[in-house]
Amino acid sequence: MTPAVPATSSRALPHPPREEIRLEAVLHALSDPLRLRIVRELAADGDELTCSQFVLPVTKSTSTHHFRVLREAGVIRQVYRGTAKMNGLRRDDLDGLFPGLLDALLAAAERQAARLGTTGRTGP
Amino acid sequence: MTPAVPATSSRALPHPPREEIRLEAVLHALSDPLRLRIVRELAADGDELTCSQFVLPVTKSTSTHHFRVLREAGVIRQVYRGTAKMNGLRRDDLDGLFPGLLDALLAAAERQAARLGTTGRTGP
DNA sequence: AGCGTAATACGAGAGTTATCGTACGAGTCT
DNA sequence: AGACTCGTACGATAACTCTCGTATTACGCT
Repeated sequence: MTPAVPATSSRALPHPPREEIRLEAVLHALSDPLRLRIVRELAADGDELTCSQFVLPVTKSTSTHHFRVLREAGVIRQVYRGTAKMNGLRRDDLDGLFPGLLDALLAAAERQAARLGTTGRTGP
Repeated sequence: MTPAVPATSSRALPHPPREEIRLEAVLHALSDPLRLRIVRELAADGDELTCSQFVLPVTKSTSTHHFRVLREAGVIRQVYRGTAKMNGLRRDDLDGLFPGLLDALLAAAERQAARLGTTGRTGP
């Protein structure tokens, strides 16, 4: 029988608790262009995106790697739902730890993208 | 003859112009604990610190390396004055490119240092 | 000129990262 | 059950980073 709402799978993914999120790790995670792009897209399009909705210029393995880096740094939250894996920004935790930081970073990325004439987004 | 104000030496150090400063490079530069510490100290103590005024738990070579990473990312400005090298935050350029970012980053670092019970400063 | 100090350059080592390819596991649909 | 899709795991490799030690350059002072 098919549940109306596909329950989150029992497969658990390790996330650092809020207290263990380190600023350096967050900055390192966001210092990669691909990962910054993922985070920008996540912030713009909402919190319920599967990995495959991102059109990234790398293979699936590499993609998985980057998502894991973001998760282990405490930047995103990942949850299985059926065969898909939903990705969401950990806005609450990041804002709690570093008020204003995430917005400043997103604004900075937006500004740079506008200045360089490239959206940094995955496409139309 | 000794000039009253020791003129900045002719030795020039390569700095990226403001337009070439990239957010990713800045984040990468600040993702190292030692470099974040340097920047915090620079922000707190003013803009006229020599390299040797920082008491860092690494050798001079390594220190030089970190200062160069910061300079090449566009985070700091370095100028020779006699035998010393003065270091200063590029606040104007960073604020111009990414308004509010530097302050948010410094505030985040301050918060984390307070939370972890370590100042991240070099000590008395 | 000669000495001392501040910082660099260069080379080398260990560790980390980004990327890929292939093989595998979990879940859904017919 | 079988096939298909989404994502992971495991190597492997190349590039980069942090660290150091030693040799060197630039500057100020005696």
